[in-house]
Amino acid sequence: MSIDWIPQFPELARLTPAEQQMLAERAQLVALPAQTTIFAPGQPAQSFMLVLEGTVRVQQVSAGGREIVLYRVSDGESCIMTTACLLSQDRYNAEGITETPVQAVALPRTAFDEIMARSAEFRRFVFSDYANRIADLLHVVEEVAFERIDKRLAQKLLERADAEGRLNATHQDLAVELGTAREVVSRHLKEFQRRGWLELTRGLVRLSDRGALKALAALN
Amino acid sequence: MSIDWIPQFPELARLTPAEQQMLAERAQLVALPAQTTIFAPGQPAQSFMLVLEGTVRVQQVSAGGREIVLYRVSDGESCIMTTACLLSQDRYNAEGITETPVQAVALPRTAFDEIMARSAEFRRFVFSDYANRIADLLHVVEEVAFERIDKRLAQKLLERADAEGRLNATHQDLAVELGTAREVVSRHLKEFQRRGWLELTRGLVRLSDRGALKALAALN
DNA sequence: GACGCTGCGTGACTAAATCACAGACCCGTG
DNA sequence: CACGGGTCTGTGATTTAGTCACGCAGCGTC
Repeated sequence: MSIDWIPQFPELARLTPAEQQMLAERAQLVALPAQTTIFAPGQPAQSFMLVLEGTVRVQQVSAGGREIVLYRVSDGESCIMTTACLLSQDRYNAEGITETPVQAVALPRTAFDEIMARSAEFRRFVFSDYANRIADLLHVVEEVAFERIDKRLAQKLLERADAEGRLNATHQDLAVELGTAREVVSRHLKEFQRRGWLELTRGLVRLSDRGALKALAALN
Repeated sequence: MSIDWIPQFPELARLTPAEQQMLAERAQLVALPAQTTIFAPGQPAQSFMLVLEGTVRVQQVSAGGREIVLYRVSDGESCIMTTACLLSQDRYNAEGITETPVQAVALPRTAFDEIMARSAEFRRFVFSDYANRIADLLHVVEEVAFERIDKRLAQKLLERADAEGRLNATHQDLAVELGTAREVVSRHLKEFQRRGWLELTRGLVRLSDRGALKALAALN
C-alpha cells in the first residue's frame, strides 16, 4: 500500500488510527482498464471493493439478451454487490463493468470480517452503502414499472450529458440505460429532434434545448 | 421475553450461549394484527425486526397511485428494509404491511449494534438477508423490464394458489403483485378462463389446469 | 472502389396501458 | 324483501411501448 486513500472516504477517516492502519495494510490497490468485467453471473467475487477513481456500471442482463443499467459506483463508494453475490443462494444476473479506467481498493474477506467486528464506524459505512444501493434499485423498479419512456429518456439525456450538452452514446446504449428496445429510443430521439430539442449524429447526441427536456422530465 | 424463539433461526442457533442470552434479553416480542403498516415513507423505523410467524408484504407505491409488490418477509426471516430506510439519505417509497397476524421480535438499535460487533455469525445472518433482498429486487426488475404479463401472471397464480389451486385475490390485488393495471389482469384472466385453465368468481380464482399454466410460466 | 461492420430509420404488427364507462355482485338498512 | 352504495369485473376505444423484419447510411479496411 503506497498511496493514502482513506481520506477519500469521509466515513473511514473517522476510524481510529489503529483501524486505519489495519485497513491500509490489508487492502490491495488495484488498477483496472476500462470495459473490464469485475463481476458477472457465475464467477463469484471474493473481496470487498472500494472505488477510488473512475466508475463501475452495474447492469442486469435478461435471458432474451436485453439489458438494463441498475446503478453506477463511483469515487468514494463501495460496491457491495460483489459481496452480496457471494452470500445469496440463488445467484443473479447482474454484472459490473468498468466504464473508465478504475483505481480501486480490494479488501480480502478475512480483513473485511475483522474490521466489521472492530469498528462500528466501518459497519455504518457498509450499511449505508447497502441502503443506498437498495434505494437505487427501488428507483429503477419505480421508473421501469410506472414511468413513460419519453420522460425517462429526457431524464437520462440530461443526467448523462456533459456541460456542453454533448453525450457520446448510441441509441442502443441509451436503450440499455432504460431497459427498453433500440427502436423505441430511436423514435423518441427523432421526435425530440423534430421539436428542436437536440441534434443527432451517429453515436452522439447534442442537447440544444435543455429547458424543454427538463420540462418533460419533470412532468407528472 | 418468555418464549424461546431463537431456534427458529438456524443461523442464530449457532451463536454462543452468551450471545443468545443477550439477544433473548434485549429483544422485544411484538404481536401485530393483519393489515398493519409497519413501515412507510415518512416514518422511519427504529429497530431491527425478525419475523417469527406470519408474513409481511413489502411494496412500492408510485406518485400516480400505482403499486407493485417487491417481496415478502416470512417466518424465520429478518426485515432489513426497516433498518435500511433509516440509513439511506433519500427516503424511498416502500412500505411494509402485515398480510396475516404477525409475531415478531424487535431488536433495538443499540442491541443490534452490539451483537453485530460481537458475533461473526450474526453478521453473516444479516448480510445474507441483505443479499437475499437484493436478489429479490433484481428479480423484480428483471420481471418488470423484460417479461410478458401473461407469463408473469401465470407464475403468480401458481405461486400464490393454495394446495387446492384456490386463490383469494381480486384482479386489482393481482395487478398490484405485477405492478400493472387491473384491466390488463382482467383480460388475461378471462383469456385463461376461456382456455379452461381456471375458473373465476368475484375475489377468487380456482386453477383447473396447472400444467397449462406451468407451461406458459416456463415459456422462453 | 468493394466489402463488412455497426448504427440508424421505418413500416407493420402485437402487447400493454390508459380512459371511460356499464353492469354485476354483495351486504347492510329500511 | 327491496333498495342503495360500495366493491369488483367486463369491455370498447385509443395511445404508448415492444417486436419483427427489413433496408440504408456512415466509416474504416483491404
